[in-house]
Amino acid sequence: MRYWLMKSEPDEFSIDDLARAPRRGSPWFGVRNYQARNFMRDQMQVGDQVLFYHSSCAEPGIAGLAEVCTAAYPDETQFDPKSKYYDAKATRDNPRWVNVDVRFVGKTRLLGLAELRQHQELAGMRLLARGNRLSITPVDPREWKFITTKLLK
DNA sequence: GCCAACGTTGGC
DNA sequence: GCCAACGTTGGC
Repeated sequence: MRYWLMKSEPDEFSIDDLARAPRRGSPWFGVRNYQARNFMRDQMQVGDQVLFYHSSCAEPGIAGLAEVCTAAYPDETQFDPKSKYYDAKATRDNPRWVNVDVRFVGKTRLLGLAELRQHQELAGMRLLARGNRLSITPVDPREWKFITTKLLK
């Protein structure tokens, strides 16, 4: 089992939106970066645990916990000309983008970026690396444990 | 709105 | 395959 951090703009899809979504989960659609796609396609498994991160907002930070509940499958929005995630080069026979489904586990207090940066234990987090923009990043099990048991308890 | 950092595109 | 130009991300 692996651990991940997944970014979402709360104006688009927040932890509260996930909490209101069906228990079977919601598709994490719209990823259009190959590295992030490959994480979903090649490494994510049902049961993987997720830190749900709010980005591009007034208070960026970890806002809740979620769980991967499907394997990766083609992202429907790539086929929809009306979607902002439409990709003209993707076809049903040869899809380019995938998503997994993610299910709500719980809300947490807002654990902000500045606070995350204060902890030596988290200095290696991909999220905190200079210039990082990846919307999906792996989380080390020790980092997961530190965050969930020490910072969020 | 600014801008650093990074990813993608496309001409050559 | 190089690399300049352009686009996007995302914190501030």
